[in-house]
Amino acid sequence: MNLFADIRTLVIATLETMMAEGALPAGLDLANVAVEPPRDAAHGDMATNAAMVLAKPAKLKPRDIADALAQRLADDPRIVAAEVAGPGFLNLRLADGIWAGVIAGVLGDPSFGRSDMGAGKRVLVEYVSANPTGPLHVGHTRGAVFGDALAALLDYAGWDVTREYYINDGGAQVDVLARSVYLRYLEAHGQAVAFEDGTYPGDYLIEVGEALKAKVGDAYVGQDEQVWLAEVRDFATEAMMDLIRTDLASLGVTMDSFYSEKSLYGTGKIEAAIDDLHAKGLIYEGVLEPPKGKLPEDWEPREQTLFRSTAHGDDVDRPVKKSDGSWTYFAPDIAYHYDKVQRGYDELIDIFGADHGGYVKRMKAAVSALSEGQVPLDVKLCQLVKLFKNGEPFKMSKRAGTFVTLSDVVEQVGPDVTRFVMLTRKNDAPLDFDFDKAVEQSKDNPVFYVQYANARIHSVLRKFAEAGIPLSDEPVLEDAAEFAVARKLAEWPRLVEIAARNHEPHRVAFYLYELASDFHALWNRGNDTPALRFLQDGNTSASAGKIALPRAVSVVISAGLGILGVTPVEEMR
RNA sequence: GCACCCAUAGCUCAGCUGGAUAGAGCGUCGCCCUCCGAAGGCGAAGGCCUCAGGUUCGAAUCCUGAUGGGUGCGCCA
Repeated sequence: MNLFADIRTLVIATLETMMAEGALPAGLDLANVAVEPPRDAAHGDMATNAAMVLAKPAKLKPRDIADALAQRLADDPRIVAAEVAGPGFLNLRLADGIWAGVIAGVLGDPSFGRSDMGAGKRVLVEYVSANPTGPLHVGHTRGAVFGDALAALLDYAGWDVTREYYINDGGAQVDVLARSVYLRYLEAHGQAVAFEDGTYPGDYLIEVGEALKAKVGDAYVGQDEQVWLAEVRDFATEAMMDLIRTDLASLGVTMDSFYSEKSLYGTGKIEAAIDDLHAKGLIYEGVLEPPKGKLPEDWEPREQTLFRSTAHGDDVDRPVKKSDGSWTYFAPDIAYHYDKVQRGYDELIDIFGADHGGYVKRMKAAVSALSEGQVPLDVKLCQLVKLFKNGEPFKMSKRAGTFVTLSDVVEQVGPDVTRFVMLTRKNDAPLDFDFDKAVEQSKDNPVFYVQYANARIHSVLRKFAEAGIPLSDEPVLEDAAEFAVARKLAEWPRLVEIAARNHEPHRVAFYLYELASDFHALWNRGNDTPALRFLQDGNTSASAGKIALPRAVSVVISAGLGILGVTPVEEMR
């Protein structure tokens, strides 16, 4: 049930009738006809731009179309007024009964708000994908929350979603990890060790070194790197992935699959992907132009194997092999995305940190080439998170081993608050995360404000239960504040589709705040006007009519928080 | 030098595949409340949507250019 879609259907059908009857020229494209909430509630409940969109192709004046359309729409029982306004807007006012119907619809249909716009298309959302070299930090946390919420949103809107984590376990950084663990291993054997540049000094590796000792004893002590490197690398990577899985679980993030970069090496998968590009004439040997401006100090022209990414929208061609003939990091990424395409996904979404922005075009070029333009790739970049506590900014530095981790954040404010706050900005805007404000119980804190609305509703419901008042799905609406809430509820299915289409889960968080705000306003009216309270002392039937609206609010808040991965609370503590 | 992202109220930010008089919170100012339906309420002021062009019936939104900020730019991932 989507009221806006219903009314749009009515408008479209009416326009088609007008075309059939000759009131409008036949064959007009109605795709751009929209039915939206008006910016100003005084304009009515809904507005359509039909007359303005059609004026030019129909070669008629907007107001003439609007007048004719208004007359016909007014025949529909749902519409009590249709007024032409401004340059040709048609403002529609709906019958009061419509809004009661919305409430009844929410209560009667647990899937209210779900959409089939995804039409079951298979989409792969890749997120987090942090190097398996240490615990997740706040930056990863934002990516994890964003990706998880986006995945849930797309699921809610009718896509078949797979959540995947790409393990960068094939590059040089896992060798560094192995050497760092080896140092901790020696340390566990009582040796004094020094962590030089290019190793990870973080404490989290101490127990990994001890675990390694427990496993292999002193077998690697004093041994050459070639003896132990491969084994220690596997051991350490596994330990780090356990750590990362634990971190993700503490946030409530569960992946459907983990995809190993290493599995691409020595299995012919990289070769197969590059061969595919080669067959398309997109691989060649060549020398890249040096970047303009600031030149790398050791720049010298070298012949490399290049991917002609410029044929698919990139700015320069990109190397897939280093000058020594080994693969660049780009090659396994191509192979990984080739694999995604071959697994049959209809759409791909990658979620990166903003520092990977320069990587987007070549990745899109690769997917475009590999799928012959059939599979869209959307790359969402998550901007930096700045942490604050007591007004003091927190710094993070992975190299120094003093970064603020995901578990630091989750332990302090909990997974629900972490997740909600991470979604109170759109992904491409930087986010300030203030520990103190995040847990503050006041209306200035959006997390609290939304949760509190739900808690208030459940508080009343508990009183209903105590008083033995039966619930009814038939609401009685009378006050403007009640209609405002009902209108906001009616927007929910539309909001879901807008958010899903744009891959912007933050819109859900903002919507929930607005819904909570309208609800609190109604609640406050109950302070001055007891007749607007949900629980009407001694009047069971009136109470039953009043409680339907807040129950519907709770349904939508719970659904919305569910998409964000936040647990709706039933009481504040 | 080039690419990408960003620029909206004093501050932090929303703003719908282009729509009407651009919104919210904080802060400021005014009024009310001190009743556990508690963790305040109501209202007001506050804007050249960075700037200049363009497309359009209509632009914060799309295009071009400029300015300011962020990120990145072969042999790190």
